[in-house]
Amino acid sequence: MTALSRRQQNKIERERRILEAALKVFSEMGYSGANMDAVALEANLSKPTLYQYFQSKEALFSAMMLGERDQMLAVFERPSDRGMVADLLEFSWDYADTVLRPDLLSLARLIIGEVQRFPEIGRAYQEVGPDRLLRGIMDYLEDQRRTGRLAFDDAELAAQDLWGLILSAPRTQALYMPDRSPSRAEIARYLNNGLKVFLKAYSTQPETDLAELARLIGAQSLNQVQHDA
Amino acid sequence: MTALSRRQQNKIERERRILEAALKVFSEMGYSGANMDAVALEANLSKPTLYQYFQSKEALFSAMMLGERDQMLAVFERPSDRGMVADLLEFSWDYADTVLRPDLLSLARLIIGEVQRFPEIGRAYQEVGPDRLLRGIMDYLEDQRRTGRLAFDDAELAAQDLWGLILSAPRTQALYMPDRSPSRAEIARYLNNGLKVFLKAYSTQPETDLAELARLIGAQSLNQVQHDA
DNA sequence: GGATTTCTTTACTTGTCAGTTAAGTTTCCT
DNA sequence: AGGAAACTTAACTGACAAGTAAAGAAATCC
Repeated sequence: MTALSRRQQNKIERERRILEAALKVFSEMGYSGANMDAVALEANLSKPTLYQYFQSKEALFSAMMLGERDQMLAVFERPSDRGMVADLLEFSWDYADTVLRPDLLSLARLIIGEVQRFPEIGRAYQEVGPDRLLRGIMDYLEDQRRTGRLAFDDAELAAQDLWGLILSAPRTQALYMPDRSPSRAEIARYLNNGLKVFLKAYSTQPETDLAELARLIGAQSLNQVQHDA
Repeated sequence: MTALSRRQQNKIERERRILEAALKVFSEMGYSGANMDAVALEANLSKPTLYQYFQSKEALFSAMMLGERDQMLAVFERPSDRGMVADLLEFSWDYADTVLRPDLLSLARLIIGEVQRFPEIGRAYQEVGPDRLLRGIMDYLEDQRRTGRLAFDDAELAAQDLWGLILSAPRTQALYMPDRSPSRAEIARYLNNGLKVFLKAYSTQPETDLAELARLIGAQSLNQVQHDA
């Protein structure tokens, strides 16, 4: 049932390759620093062909950015239900693994670096990245409040706190120092501590939840050791 | 006692103007996007003169960045002693006012955007910005622990938490959206909440300190109203 | 298998920008 | 005042990059 001719398939595949190449080149060099020959080379095609797909450098840049943005919409669907603490821990790791991925960090650097020239792009990403994520966290935290496991007035602030506690430090560091990307152990350190503080401040049963967290962390690092062995 | 001739003064003044112009132009356009004619124009001098002061675009860029870095060393000396909660509140506002200044945000965007091309610069700023600040916070928190007002195992993590709680959200937002720079009221919202959570998690007398915080915030917003009237 | 679309190669135009040169002008020192 | 240092103007070189043109080669469709 592929209603697509070979020609159309090729077109789609080529466009995908161009956008992929554009992401790589623009991420590495910035918008002004990048050149279209490099994109064409990276995409394994000629410059005239490239210009048949995208009318200009700016058009390519915008298309690439919006495409990447739409891919982000796919990530971050709400997780399982193995208890709040386990959920939070799992979620934190998912988020860390995403947000610290080298390609997404490069993209973030590109956006931040070009945001004065392309302000719409900054907003577009704020909406689908941070804002959407925050919504997800807020919804989850609200649920936990309704069942009496958390206590807070302002769900948005609580969600911001969670994010700030677990990932602001390693992410900021990674943004400024692409070479020193934090190890699993470092991430675990920030993450475990962040959750601890979050539970201390927001849980209705801090002792129980902290004990649970400690148990889960212990089990995890045990797993880690087994894997390493 | 000005041992400086007119000529030397002019030279210094001109260099200052060039560096200032460079900061503005590079911040707005990025390294590749900026051009030396624009810098010369902004500094009110001719391009050949510009090249007499700096041998190349890259040399100018580096000199400017290092100069800005050294200026940052001046900020952030340890504050008064009107009680821990008051200190933390004062410190938080100082830090917010600095870190959210438009020119420093532009600089941060520039660094992040160019860090793949100039990795040394990212490290240089990490050292004098975040790292030095963190040290300052750590030292202060350690003092408070010694006098029994705070409790924690790891001072570095505690300091990271404080920073993550009070400023990660508004700063991230400001980085991505230069036009939507947060209002005093928004900053206050993040900041007051962040301190609340920090004290809940780390204070040895949470109730007392939270009451003190509420009192100080109340006094502050009263002042605000008086100022507005 | 032949016509058609699409891609490639190569070379070109045009504009921009880093960096320079040279001749003339201003500023400063003594 | 007079000479040296520094600055300006204006034009230039060379490189690089955005975007285009034309002619041929390859894939694709019928």
